[in-house]
Amino acid sequence: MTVSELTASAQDYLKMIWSSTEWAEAPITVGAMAERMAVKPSTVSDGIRRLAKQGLVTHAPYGSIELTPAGRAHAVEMVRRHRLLETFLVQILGYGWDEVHDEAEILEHAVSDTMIQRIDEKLGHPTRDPHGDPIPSGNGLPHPPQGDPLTSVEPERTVTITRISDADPDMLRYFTQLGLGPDTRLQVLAHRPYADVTTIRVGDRDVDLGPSAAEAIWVVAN
Amino acid sequence: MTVSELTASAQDYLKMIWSSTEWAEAPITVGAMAERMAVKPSTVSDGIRRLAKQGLVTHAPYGSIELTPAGRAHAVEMVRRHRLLETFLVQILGYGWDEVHDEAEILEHAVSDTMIQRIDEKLGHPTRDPHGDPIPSGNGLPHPPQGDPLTSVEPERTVTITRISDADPDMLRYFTQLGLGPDTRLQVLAHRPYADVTTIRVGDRDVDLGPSAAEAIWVVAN
DNA sequence: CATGAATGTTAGACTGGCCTAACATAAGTG
DNA sequence: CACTTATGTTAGGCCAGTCTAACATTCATG
Repeated sequence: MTVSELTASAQDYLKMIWSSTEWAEAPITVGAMAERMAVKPSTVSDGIRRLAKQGLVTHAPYGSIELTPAGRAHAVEMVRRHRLLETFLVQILGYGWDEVHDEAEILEHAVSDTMIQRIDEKLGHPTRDPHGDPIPSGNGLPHPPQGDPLTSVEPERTVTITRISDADPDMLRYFTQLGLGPDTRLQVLAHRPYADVTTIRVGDRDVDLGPSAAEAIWVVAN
Repeated sequence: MTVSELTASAQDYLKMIWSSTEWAEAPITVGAMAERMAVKPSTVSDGIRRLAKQGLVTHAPYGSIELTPAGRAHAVEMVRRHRLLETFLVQILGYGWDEVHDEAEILEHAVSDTMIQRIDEKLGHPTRDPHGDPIPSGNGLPHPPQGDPLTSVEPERTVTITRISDADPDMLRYFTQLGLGPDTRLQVLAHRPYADVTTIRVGDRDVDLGPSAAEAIWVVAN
């Protein structure tokens, strides 16, 4: 079975389950999935049951949700589609990095394997999308995320941004104003715990970031 | 209401009803629609009823099917999407003209108005798709089909191809072999009625075309 | 460790889109 | 012009996906 034969919602569930393990540790819950997909928990519960019946996830009632190897392969393919499409929209159609997420979210269910392949070729087999996220390779090879949230970096360290979550377009526009993007270097000045603020220096400017912003930025030491 | 808010099948029905009037005269029947969409007539009957309820078509039981102005606007927008996408796939992603129909048929339901606009700009506001079909303009201006089927041209006439139906990819590949495409000039040598064959001269080659091929090619005198 | 709060599941209803089978109407022909 | 055949519609069923409301389980805290 190829990923194109799944329903759009099945593709969404699988992608979300997989994505939840890419940057976080804790397994995803029904409630969290429902919130992210803007549906009720009962809907997710139902959907998971259907996926389990197809052998794409394992799930006992009230138990944890895990991808089977088949489910994981489909999930990775969807992530590949999403990130290639985002890259394509930016590089070929001139979209801003803040505009591509929602468009890709729809297109990923509609494009053929052929089209994904041609996009990949046209772009020269890119390895990262406009937000810095790694693009899984076509042959399903393991896929190396790297970096840690900005919130976990010790003060005084200078780091390079590896990825920025694409979930919030407004936040991305704010980051653009600040000159923050993948591969931007910055210095962490301080974490102020009770203010929940992380202060960074980027270029010659000092900026305070709240928790949602600081958690959206992942960095590596350099 | 924008066309994106309709269901995919509603978009398909409207596009098909409109398309049936573009090159033919007779109004489309439920049976013909069912066959072209590969569903049962009862399904089409149902679908038409839903469209009528939304005010997009007028239809009394056993009566003819007509688009309302709103329905027509949506239909034309879908045709525009389809043809822009086909052009895009050929020009930007290197598809062959025989490969684009099915892909566009899916994508047309998924792309946003924004994406269509950017594609249109990227392509320089093209007026014809890879098969020669006119691309309706974004403001819904009337849309001038032109030409007549090759089968209706008098022998000895020299004509120019304006469009070739994109319905059959195999046929398109055959036409490519023959060097036939939009803007190709050819001479009609004869119609042989009981053989149902039209003989044409293209370049320095004489070719016999059966009825399905000859009806797929539309031409103007030059 | 018991109980209440949080979380997850099931039941039942609805929609769109499809089907088959039965029925209704229209069209064409002897 | 009546009757057969072709065409179209309705009825009833199914599936996926959603909802609300009721119920079940787990967890955390007093």
